[in-house]
Amino acid sequence: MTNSYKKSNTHCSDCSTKTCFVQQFCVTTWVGIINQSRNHSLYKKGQHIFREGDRVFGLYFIQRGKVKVVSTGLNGREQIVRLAADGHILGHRGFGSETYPVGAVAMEDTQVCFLDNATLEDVFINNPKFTYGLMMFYSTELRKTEVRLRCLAQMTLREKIAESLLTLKKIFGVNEEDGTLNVTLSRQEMADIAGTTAEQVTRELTNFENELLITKQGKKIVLLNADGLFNIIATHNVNKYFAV
Amino acid sequence: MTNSYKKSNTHCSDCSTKTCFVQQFCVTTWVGIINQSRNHSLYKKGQHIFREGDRVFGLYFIQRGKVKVVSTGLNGREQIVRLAADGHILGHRGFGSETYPVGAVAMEDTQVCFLDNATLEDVFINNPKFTYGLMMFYSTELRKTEVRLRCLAQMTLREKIAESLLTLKKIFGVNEEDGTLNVTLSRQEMADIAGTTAEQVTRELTNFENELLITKQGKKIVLLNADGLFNIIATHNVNKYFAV
DNA sequence: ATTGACTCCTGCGATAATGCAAGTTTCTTT
DNA sequence: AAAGAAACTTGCATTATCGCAGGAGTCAAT
Repeated sequence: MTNSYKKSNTHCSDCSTKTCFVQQFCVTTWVGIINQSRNHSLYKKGQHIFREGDRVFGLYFIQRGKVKVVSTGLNGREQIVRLAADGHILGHRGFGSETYPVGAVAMEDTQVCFLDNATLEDVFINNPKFTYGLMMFYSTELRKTEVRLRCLAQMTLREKIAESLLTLKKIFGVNEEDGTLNVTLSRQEMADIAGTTAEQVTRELTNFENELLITKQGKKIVLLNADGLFNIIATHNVNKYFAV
Repeated sequence: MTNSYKKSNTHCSDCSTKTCFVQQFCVTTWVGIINQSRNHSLYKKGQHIFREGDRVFGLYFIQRGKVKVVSTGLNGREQIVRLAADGHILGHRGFGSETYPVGAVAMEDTQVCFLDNATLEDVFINNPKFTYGLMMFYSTELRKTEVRLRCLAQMTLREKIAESLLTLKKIFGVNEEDGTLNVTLSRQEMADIAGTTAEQVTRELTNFENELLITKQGKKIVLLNADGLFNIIATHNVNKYFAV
């Protein structure tokens, strides 16, 4: 937990993460101010960025990396409620309240920027577009979460796992050359997304492989036929969610 | 769909719904402006306020009533993704996008106020606290939806139905005198909340009745022992969600 | 009061999903 | 390269949930 916070070499205005809210929604002078105030930090794979129950001191911005947002339930069983990549925001859930209701864990080495509450207050006041952008972000996340809620409630196991694979493709993308998913996760993590058990994930991935929908290359997964996977869930009215 | 929009007799500043965002977050002069711009309208029980796929023209504020927000899936099966009462906001999901990804249906006769996009733009610019308040609203909704997501993914049938009953109590409250839930819904609607079938709801409510946790008075449900219901789901770390 | 429509209740067989356990592969460390 | 640990796979028995179908109760209109 003794994480070495430090200034990044890069100035916010030179940051390569163009989807960062700071660059997108803040006026020029404020990009400079924020650059001064922010803390930059690196989290190793598997490391917690924050835990459920931690006090909320501000907002995290993912500069580069992959993060899972988890909610822990019965007997420590985890549910992944969101996946986040470059430019996404973390920690907003607890924002304004006292403690985080969810935890965030780096799925690979991840660089994040942190803005404390005091700075944020100033940013909100002086950059209305930032507040507006954040509101839109929440609205979109809410919409997506509601669709996922229905998926988990109504889909069969097979459908949930197909849906998870497509979600992973959408968020992290696939390698242009060989079609492998740009993310590596354990069977248990896939189960934590789909809301099932690791054994079931194995079974269904084997089925998908036999149906030539995917290939398993060790831990890497290749989506051979994304349209075929989508057909599995097409009757569930998830089109809007995936059509972007 | 030919709903008779009309001005309400009440001025916004005299409105009894004190939790309305307009009264809470807008400066005095703007309460007047909004009062001029808004449309007021009544929806009968069962009537759609908007449907999935409708164009988004603005935001709805519930003045008085009860509304279910539904997402329709396989074979028209519905999932209730949110329940809303007095002072709550509707239609925000699609806000900024083109069409509503969910529908909203009045569960009883419901009065709503409507603000169109053009007016909202002005409100956002001139009432930063309104934008901020809306952002917080989304943030809170998102948090709640995430917890519900985990509940639907991890809980047993019995637990989901106990959770649904407690959610209903929290949102709509209970009659002080006899403890009946301040809302009447069909078995199917309860199933649409819990993510199961009407038969299972019946079975489990019968179990709860035998265990003296509830009583069924026709369509009305009396929560005899809310603590007992909570015990059923206590191991799922939902405390924060219900402790308000 | 009688009818009809609707919702609710309940038993039962079919199906889906789970958990365990043993075997296999893969990865890591030395 | 070998050993050990961890993750993955697979079969099987158990359990949970579903869906149908028939009966019972409720409500409203005549």
